[in-house]
Amino acid sequence: MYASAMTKRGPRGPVPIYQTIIKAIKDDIASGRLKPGQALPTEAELGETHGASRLTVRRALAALREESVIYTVRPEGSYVGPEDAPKIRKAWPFEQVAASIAEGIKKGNYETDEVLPSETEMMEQHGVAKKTVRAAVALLREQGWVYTVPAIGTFVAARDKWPNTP
Amino acid sequence: MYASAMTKRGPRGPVPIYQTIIKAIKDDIASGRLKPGQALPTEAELGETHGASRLTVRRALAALREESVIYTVRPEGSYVGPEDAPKIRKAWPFEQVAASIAEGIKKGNYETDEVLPSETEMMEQHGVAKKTVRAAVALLREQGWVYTVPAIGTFVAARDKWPNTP
DNA sequence: GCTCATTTGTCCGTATGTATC
DNA sequence: TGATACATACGGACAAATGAG
Repeated sequence: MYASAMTKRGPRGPVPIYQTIIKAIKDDIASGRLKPGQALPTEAELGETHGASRLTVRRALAALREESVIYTVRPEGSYVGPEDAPKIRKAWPFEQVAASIAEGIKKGNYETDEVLPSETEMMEQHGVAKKTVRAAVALLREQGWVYTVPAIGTFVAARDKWPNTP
Repeated sequence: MYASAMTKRGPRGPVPIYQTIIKAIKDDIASGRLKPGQALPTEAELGETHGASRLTVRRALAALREESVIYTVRPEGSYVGPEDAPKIRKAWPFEQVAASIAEGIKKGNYETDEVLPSETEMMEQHGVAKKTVRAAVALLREQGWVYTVPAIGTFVAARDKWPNTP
């Protein structure tokens, strides 16, 4: 037994910690616990689970990036590659609101070219700020669910404009 | 024969690497490639250019610090001494934006008490984030280039308030 | 428009273990 | 044995980007 066993700084074993982290993540991908497009835990979380500092985690992630196993979007986090896989992550509030509205459109709660509820109504309905509602509507417009006539309002788009949702 | 024969560790020649680095930096200063107040390359960069580890670079820098040839500001980097020399270093983005705006004021692009462009315009003009623009304006305010009327806007200060720029 | 929170990016300072000469 | 050198690892500080309120 050595004193160094108490407050060691260097490698804690025969295998460097950052290589252990690399292997752990690769294993998670191989076993399917992490799927392409899925978000990795944050660097801080990975550090906690492996008992390592953020620098050590970053070293592991840098190596995985180098190998194109993962990719990183600032400030969202890192995802399992390849980049074109649909992202699996905790949605932002504005994305949840958008999804909820899109769901309503798909279910037929609105007719084509029907005007959407007012911002105030949507704020109350979803319990979010006006800014969030606007971000959600902007996303729906991008995706083709709705169209906006300036100074008039936002309307449900025709069915053939909707995105394919498999 | 040992595998270690490939990746030798010890001194690579008659002169220790850290002394080579010390000499290289002193030569750069003597020849004028490095001027007082100027920022040295980062420790990692020096390590790459000299083919040495960061620790070896740090040993060289520590010796130079001991001799007061350089001084170090954490986390900015090391500068050629003495400390009271004006810093010549890679400016942060917000400092570059501030310098650019101050240049415009000095050149006479704005009249005294004229309002500055909006944050949005400045963001586009300099290709930076809103926060960066704000930091730049805050710096200009500190230096006396501009003054801000809350809820109204930021204006160019009178000439006698400007800092002396030698 | 302003402020806060979260997350990644990039530095410096320091300590330990190990290998070579 | 001691000087030199490298890899590993922890911690702290600050910048940048973006969503949310």
